[in-house]
Amino acid sequence: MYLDWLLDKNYIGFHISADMMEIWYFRSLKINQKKYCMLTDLKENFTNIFEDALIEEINDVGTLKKVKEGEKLIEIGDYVRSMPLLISGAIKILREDDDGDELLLYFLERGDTCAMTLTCCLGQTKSEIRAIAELDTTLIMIPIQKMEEWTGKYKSWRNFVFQSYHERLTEMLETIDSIAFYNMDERLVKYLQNKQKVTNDSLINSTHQEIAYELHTSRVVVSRLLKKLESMGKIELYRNSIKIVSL
Amino acid sequence: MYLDWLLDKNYIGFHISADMMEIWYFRSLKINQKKYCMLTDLKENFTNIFEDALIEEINDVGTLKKVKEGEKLIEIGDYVRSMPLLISGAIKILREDDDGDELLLYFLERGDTCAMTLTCCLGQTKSEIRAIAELDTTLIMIPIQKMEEWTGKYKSWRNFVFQSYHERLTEMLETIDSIAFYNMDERLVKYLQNKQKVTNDSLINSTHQEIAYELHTSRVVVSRLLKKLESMGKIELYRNSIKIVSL
DNA sequence: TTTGAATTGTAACTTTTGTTACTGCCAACT
DNA sequence: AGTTGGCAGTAACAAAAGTTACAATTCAAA
Repeated sequence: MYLDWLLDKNYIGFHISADMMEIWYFRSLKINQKKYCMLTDLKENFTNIFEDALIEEINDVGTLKKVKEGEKLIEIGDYVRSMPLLISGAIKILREDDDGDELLLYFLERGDTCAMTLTCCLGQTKSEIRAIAELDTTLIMIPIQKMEEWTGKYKSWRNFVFQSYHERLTEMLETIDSIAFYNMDERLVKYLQNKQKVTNDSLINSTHQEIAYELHTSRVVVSRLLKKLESMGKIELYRNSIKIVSL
Repeated sequence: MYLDWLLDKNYIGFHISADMMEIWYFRSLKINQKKYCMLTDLKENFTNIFEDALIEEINDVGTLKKVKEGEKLIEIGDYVRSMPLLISGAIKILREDDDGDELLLYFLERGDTCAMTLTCCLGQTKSEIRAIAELDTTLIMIPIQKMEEWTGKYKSWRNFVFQSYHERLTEMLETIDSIAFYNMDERLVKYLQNKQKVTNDSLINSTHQEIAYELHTSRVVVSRLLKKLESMGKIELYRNSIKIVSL
């Protein structure tokens, strides 16, 4: 900024000091790096999904956001003003009951977007869910005005949005299946498998209490069932972590 | 058709018999009546939702469909080729488990459409759910090709589709809340309240077995809990029906 | 080193839900 | 009238899940 202003005003011309050159160099590098990053990220994750013109637009108006594992992205009751495109990492979506206890609904992964956010943006309603980073996560945030615009303009955007809705509805159905049709032992196994898949790690770093929260049950129940799985040789139990052997 | 052909070929001119006049009269009446029906239905239910041009288009390409209570509209695994707009009545959406037992997900009512159908149409995937008419129901069926077209063309259509998705996601969340956070007695009360609202009748014509199916539990459990509700003076039990007193 | 908090294991018990079995009742049909 | 099948009531029991309580272990902070 300051450098632009200096150049603009011709306060500096070719009489640039070594220091200045270095600043300048680093600045342009940073800009190029940023542009470069976002575009490649976009192309890597969304080519074949978005047409090039749309990728350009996203690159122009989208802002990069990095969140650390455990960081909260959306709280229940929040008004959401921008829509996330997931570049890397994972986000868990949670529902809360009257007592403040939670239930894990599903994970969002690379290439996904939050369908609940979509509807919240459009309908101007409060969020019904909580979103927390499951891993260190990189997102591109898109202002909601663009959403409206692109929905009319780009067929690929419409397809993406509809596809997202479909995937989310499907995942909600799977969640309902789990809760309604399966016992806690089976739900726990599904949970562990899911966690392994999302983190891409057969060592799960969670306490029994944390698992109990996400499955909306009690710690004692989880400990009990995990012990049973261990005695069957399917997992190994450690303090603060669980090693999946074969599920 | 035949009359048109006759007129077209000039086989008949002004020399129309009284019989013919009557046929003609009734025919035009029927056409007008049909046009009248669909358009008013559309205007009654979807004005303020769809712009006039869209309502005209729906009127042109949509076909009226009437289904009787209990009739199956969609079976799990079906490919769905057209999208329903609900004019009157109600449709229940069910999920099935591995044993073939069911779970009621939610009801569709006047002005609703089936979000699952939307995604099935677009994604060319099989239906994940079963749809059965809860009441005698009137629908307008829209061919899926139009869906694509209208999504690009009409903003009101897009909003409607997004709105539908939002409502369905919200209802799925409520279903999840019920199953995950509440006991069977509370779920039963919610079920009865819901049924009363949808049918607009405080007399519910269901057997305990039917209720058990939709709540994915056993008949004995339902009988037990209903008896408890009766002893609390909240309902009255009859053969094949339940009278809601105050829930 | 001590303290204390967090984590896990386990027993004992309660509540909720599911299952089996048997009964009586009603309505339709022969 | 007698038979039959579907529906509802209830008891007795089993299984699943939730609760309470307490002990043992680990780990980091004081």
